[in-house]
Amino acid sequence: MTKLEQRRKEMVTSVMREGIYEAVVEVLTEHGLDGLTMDRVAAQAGVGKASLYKYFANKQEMLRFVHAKAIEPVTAAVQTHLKSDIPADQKLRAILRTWFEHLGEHQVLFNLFCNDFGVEGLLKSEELTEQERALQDISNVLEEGVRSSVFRKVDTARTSLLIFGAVRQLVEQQLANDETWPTDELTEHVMDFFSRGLQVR
Amino acid sequence: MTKLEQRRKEMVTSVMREGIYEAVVEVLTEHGLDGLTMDRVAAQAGVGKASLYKYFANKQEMLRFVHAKAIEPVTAAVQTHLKSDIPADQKLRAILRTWFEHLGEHQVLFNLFCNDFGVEGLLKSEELTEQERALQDISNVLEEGVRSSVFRKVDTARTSLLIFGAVRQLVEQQLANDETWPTDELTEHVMDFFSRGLQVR
Amino acid sequence: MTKLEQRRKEMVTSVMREGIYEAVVEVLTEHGLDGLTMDRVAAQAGVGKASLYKYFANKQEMLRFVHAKAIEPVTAAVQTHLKSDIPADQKLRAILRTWFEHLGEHQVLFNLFCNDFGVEGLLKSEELTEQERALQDISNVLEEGVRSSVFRKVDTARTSLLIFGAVRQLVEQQLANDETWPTDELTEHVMDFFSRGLQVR
Amino acid sequence: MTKLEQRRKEMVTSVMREGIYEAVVEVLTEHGLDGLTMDRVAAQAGVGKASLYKYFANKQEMLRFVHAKAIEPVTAAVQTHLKSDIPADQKLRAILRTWFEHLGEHQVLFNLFCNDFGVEGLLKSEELTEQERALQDISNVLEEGVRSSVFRKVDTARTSLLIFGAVRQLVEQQLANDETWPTDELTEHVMDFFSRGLQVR
DNA sequence: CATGAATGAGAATTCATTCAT
DNA sequence: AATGAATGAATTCTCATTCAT
Repeated sequence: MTKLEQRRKEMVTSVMREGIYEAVVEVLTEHGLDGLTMDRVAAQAGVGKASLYKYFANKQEMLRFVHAKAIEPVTAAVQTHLKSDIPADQKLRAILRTWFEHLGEHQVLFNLFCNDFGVEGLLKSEELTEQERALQDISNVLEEGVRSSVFRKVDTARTSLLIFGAVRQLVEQQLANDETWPTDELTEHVMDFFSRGLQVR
Repeated sequence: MTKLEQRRKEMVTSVMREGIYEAVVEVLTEHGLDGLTMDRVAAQAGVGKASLYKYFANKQEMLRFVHAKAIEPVTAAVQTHLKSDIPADQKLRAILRTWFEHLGEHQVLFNLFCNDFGVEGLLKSEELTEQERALQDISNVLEEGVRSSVFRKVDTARTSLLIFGAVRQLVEQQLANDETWPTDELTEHVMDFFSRGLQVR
Repeated sequence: MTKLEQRRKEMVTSVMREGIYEAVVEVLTEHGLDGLTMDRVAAQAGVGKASLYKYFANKQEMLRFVHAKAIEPVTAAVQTHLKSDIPADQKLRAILRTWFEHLGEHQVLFNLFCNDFGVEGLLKSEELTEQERALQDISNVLEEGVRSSVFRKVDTARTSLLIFGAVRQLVEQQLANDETWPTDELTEHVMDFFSRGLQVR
Repeated sequence: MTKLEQRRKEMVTSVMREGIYEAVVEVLTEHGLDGLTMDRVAAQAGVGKASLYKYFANKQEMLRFVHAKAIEPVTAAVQTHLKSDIPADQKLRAILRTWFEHLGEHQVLFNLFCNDFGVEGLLKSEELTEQERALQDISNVLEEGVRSSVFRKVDTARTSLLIFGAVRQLVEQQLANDETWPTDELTEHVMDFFSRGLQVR
């Protein structure tokens, strides 16, 4: 009984948090990060303002949850690719495609993902920023590629910055212009560019 | 007389606006974007708070001015390079170096430059974002390079996004970690990478 | 049956109210008067928050009950002494000792007892404050003492104020400094002072 | 000019703070410490709520000011008596009279004076509570009196507690009942009692 | 019947903007 | 013409009380 009740409670909590999550996304989309007030979130979620505080200790915790939830599927997919047994260049391609796929969907989430800038103080300083994690993922793939001679010898740290930055910019661009480019084509384009550079021939 | 008075007024206005500009930069540096209150700006500038409204219609206008002014020298330098009579790859190199030089100096200005995100609503949507201008500059150089066979045939629009994003990320990284990498080395490294890509050989 | 049920209900009510009483004391001790929220009381008592309202009309009523219950044993003991068949000075001594004994135990209860200030609006204005009852008790003893020539002729009303105030202060002092002075010594000291005053000789 | 302006500003500030002080007293009188909201103070003072924060950093600072201002004249008068060149018993009498005079005026201020309890966190912990200062003052007088054989040998620390507590109670009583007893008579009565105690003869 | 979820009413605090001097 | 004082409108967060299950 107690167990059942507890499970039910967890379910309810979970459902509420998801509802709030969606409300936050909605408000973020409509009013931007600065316009994200607890009042608006409550209104959007269709609950009293005080109720938000039943599910999150404070605004920051709420944002942390949203951030985590938004990022989760991307991170998971990327980790899967990382562990798979394919050549480094295929891994890189897979990761890029994952990003383009997921990030292209929600402008808001993308901003949360990349511009940890605007969300300064959002994350517990101990934990890795999503950006940092992403950078490390690429870095690892690059190193693997260099070791296996799939890539030439490059400064993996900096190169991962270059790649991440490029992807970020492409996604931002799409969102800014409200366009959606075909994921595959995008992936190939980027892979092609990073493979061959600008060099003639 | 009327003319003279008008000119004097313009001078005064101009001087005041510059003073305010510096105050804003100072406050931004010290307290961040969230800590940028009109009170602090006025105090830093050494003028009355109400006076700020003599020179700018409101906070947003003030920020627009600061943004424009911060970007100005970079834009100017880049324009010079663009018009100079050197091969496209040299132009690209020159532009990159300019960015690394200027953007590396002030974190604050950099953020204003790139993260129009955090300053959403800052810019009149009609006018070109600095980012857009920068992208167009690169795009032009790329086109020129393709035409003159200095670069292989690439999608110049997208490639300029790639390049811009990469540079942006590098600068952000430096700032986030409070490091400063040698401009020349950085430029060469990036140029090298963009030229040859990851391809073995 | 109806009678039985009613009696059972009364029992249950009584037990619950005592449980809540203890919870309140616990919360008061741990979080102070400002930290006394219905949530905490419910949690501490191990009942649902709404249940509190089954046993008390509202927070104020609950506090009234706590107050009364906290005072009860002191009052009872004092009444016993009052009725006993000993000289007035012995009675006074006995009352003082009772106070020192009981009040010294729980800071929280003491505050409820004396500082009706902080709990303004707590007590129905009609009913006698505990303080008033105490004052009257002393006053009675003093009168008795004066009548029986154990004490000199004094203004009993005012003198009881003096005595009560002194005791109160002594107890407060102990609590404020987290000290505990021996009850006996304390009693004797006060009795001594009030008996002989400051007069030399 | 600057000096003049500064002086004017100080005057204005001072006047405003006094106005706010009176508003606070008014609100305290009417609604008690719990009912003391910034809203009410602002309304009572006839200024906007935000203005309060121009004159006090926060509610606590405001209360500190009120406390200090309320206490100031009493403290000053007492210090004068302490330094004067009269026998200890006269000093004690003078101090008591001062208290009765000043404290009898405003219930609210009296509570601030004595019940530092309810105002926990109000005072910077470093500084002496008014109560502590008062206690020390009496203690000093008692010691002086004992040294000069004006008083018999008593435990000055505890005796000062007794005396202070007694006075406090008397004042509280008056206020609770909205009475005002003649200061002189009150003083004499208390002094008489403290001198001779309850002892017959 | 017991209860936890929900919330309205309010609390302190902040800040861009206006205006009287 | 310059300015500091004033403030309305928000913002985050809290809690006694109610009500549907």
